[in-house]
Amino acid sequence: MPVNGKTKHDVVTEFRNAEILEAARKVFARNGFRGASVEAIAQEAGIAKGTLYLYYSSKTEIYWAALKNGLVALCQELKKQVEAAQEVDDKIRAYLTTKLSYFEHHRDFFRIYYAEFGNAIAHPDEFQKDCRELYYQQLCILKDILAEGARQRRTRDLNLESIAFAVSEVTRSAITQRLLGHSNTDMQEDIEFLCDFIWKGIARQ
Amino acid sequence: MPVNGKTKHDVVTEFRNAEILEAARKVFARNGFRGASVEAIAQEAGIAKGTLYLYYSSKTEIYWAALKNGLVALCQELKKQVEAAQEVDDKIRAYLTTKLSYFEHHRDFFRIYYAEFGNAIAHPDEFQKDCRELYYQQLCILKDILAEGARQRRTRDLNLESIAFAVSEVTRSAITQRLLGHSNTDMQEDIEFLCDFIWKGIARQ
Amino acid sequence: MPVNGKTKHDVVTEFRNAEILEAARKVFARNGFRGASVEAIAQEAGIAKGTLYLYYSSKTEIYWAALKNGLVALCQELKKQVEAAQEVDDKIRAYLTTKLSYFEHHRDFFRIYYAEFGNAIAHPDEFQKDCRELYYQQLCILKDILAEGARQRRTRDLNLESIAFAVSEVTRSAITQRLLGHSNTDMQEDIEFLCDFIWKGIARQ
Amino acid sequence: MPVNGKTKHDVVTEFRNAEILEAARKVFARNGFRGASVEAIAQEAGIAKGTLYLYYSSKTEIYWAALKNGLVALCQELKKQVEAAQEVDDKIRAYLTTKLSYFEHHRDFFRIYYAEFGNAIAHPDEFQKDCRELYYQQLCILKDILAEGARQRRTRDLNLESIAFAVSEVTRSAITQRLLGHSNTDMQEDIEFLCDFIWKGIARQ
DNA sequence: GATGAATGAGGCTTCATTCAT
DNA sequence: CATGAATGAAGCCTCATTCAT
Repeated sequence: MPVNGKTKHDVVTEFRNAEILEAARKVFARNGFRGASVEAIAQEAGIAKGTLYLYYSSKTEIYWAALKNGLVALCQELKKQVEAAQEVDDKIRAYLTTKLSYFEHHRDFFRIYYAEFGNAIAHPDEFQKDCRELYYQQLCILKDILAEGARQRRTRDLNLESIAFAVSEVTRSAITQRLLGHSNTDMQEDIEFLCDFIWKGIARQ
Repeated sequence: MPVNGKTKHDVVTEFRNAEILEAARKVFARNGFRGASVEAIAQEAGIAKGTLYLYYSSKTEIYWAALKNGLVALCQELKKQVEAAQEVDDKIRAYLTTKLSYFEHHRDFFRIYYAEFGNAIAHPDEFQKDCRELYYQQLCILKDILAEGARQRRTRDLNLESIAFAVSEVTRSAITQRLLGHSNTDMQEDIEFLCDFIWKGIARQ
Repeated sequence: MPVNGKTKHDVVTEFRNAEILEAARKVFARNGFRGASVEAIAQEAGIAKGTLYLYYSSKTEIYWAALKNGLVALCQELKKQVEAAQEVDDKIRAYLTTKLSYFEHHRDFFRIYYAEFGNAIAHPDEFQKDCRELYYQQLCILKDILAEGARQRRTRDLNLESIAFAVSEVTRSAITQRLLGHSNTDMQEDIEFLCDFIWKGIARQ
Repeated sequence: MPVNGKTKHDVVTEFRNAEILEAARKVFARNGFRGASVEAIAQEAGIAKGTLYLYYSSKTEIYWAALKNGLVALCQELKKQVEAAQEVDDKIRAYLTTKLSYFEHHRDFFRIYYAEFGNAIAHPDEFQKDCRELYYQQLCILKDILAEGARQRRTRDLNLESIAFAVSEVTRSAITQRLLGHSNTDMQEDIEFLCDFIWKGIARQ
């Protein structure tokens, strides 16, 4: 008997799915796509190798699902937090805080996210498309903030695309530095540094 | 009979070596370390698989040689160009210009350089060490410029390490954008944008 | 449900194992360790190459397992038959009969056994140890017989070690001759010849 | 200008040849046929890999030449020493002494000689034939001694073939034991032990 | 559904042989 | 004659995927 539109079976499947993707991210993060073995993912997920193939039809599919799944969650969180902030500078701070915090708690996801969008390897387009879209969605959140800043004449007249990308990457650089352990600073401190650097870079005056 | 300290054999070897590393970068860039096959590298270099092993003793060694070789060239070029500039802001511009230009002409190298220093996967230390060192060398060029700016009281009082890293990454973001084809702008334009963004971010006042 | 302490799975595994070792002995006997290919062993065993690696982790391991497995069986048989005989000369006859008969039925094993303990090539010690031990075990059975003969003052006062080794080798020479087809004589005849030759060589008077 | 039927060229070639075969025996002894690399033989001989192919057309040919060459020398020495002895028992002692001594000084040759005639691997017949013949030649020296003993009614009436083979193998076992270092006894001692053991085994009375 | 034994294609590396110098 | 760089076939091993239980 379905509850909330979900049968018991659906729930089990969904849970199993989440476990698999989490395991997948851990293993892909450790070794990259080629270096990760299906066996390792199965073990990490606590199931048999064959069982994986009941949920996903190939290693590649697992990979993209793990990536997409993490991206969706990130986007949702970003939207929620950014919308909650009022002023443009607060929105930027919210964006930065959310991202740093999310990746701090999902380090494995960061690794594959990072590797993927840096590599721009030619992947089968069907898969890639969804992910690319989600990546842009996330970039657009930033673009929208900047656009609002421009409308309010609080920021200089700059190429939104470039700025959004640059901000996105500076953010990533901070996360990288944190995850590599190069920076032992407090996260709040890092956020303030970034906000300052970015705001100085784009603010009118 | 040696000429210039090099026999004909040395010259051939050196040339062959350069060809191999170039081919390796191309293939590694396309597929990552694990995804690249020695066969593919050999084919790309126009030699037989076995011949590769006369020059390098393993796939891993080829990889690190390709990376190191590119890094050394980049560092040399950066030093030369930065030293040629007089003022701090010109030095920053020289740094940016050199990097963008170098990677524009060595796209394959950019891919592996990027993948390597982002991944933080544990590699055998013997190899890694040389490369890490070269990476820091390159970062230090930037740090030195910023330090000079601080001495001249032209830049704000900031954490040099963080700033250098952030600038390095913003630069990289611009290159990524260019190489992914997201930005069809003129390189000069990109450089000006970056200079402006960075300078605003760090300048006193 | 386990029967006799063995599940069905255990039985299958054991059987598969025996098949592999038998195949391995055949191929190693034909070509020596280096000349034998894993592919050939797999084919001989009627399984795929990869399957071998589910049972043994390397070609080397297969080799030692095949050798050890045969040695263990030989030792057991020798002990059993020698113990069953009463007098010293009967024990020697039992020893000879068992060995000739065993190798007659396991010709492939003879080849690798022979090659191994003749070669004295330095092998990785971990593996070698077990096998060396078994070899000496088998030699000791003979030494014990001779020691008993000496106690009963039926044999001359000779260096047990040397005699045991010599007897062991004469036995081997007979087997070799038989297996090479140089001798088409009846096995019983060979045994009597050996017994006579050996007894004359060691008996008091 | 030819001297002794040999030009200078012949002499050089012959010398080079002997060096190669000596090197080959060393390397084959260390690693067996498959394990020996042509490169290693060349290095051991102090010449380039390609040069080997001016003297022998393949690795296999080198192998058989090295074996044959050693066998010929052994046979010659055996014949000479055995003929010099007068009585049957002295001839046997001469046979044993020569063999132990020869192998003591040509350990590498012993290894491959031993491996070859133990293995009875199916080799291309053209090569094998010569060597087989030489092996029998050496065995026949022993058979002839035994036949003489039988004629003089000093030995029992035994199957010459079997006895010759057994004696040959016991001899080999002693050499093996010496080369493996299992026996630190004086060679003279070993010889006496063998003579005694063999003579007791075959003598009338 | 779940399992994991079996498969075999594919990857890295070695090495006998050739050939241009 | 002598060399050793180049070749590519062949070997060991891994691992994504399938399928009988």
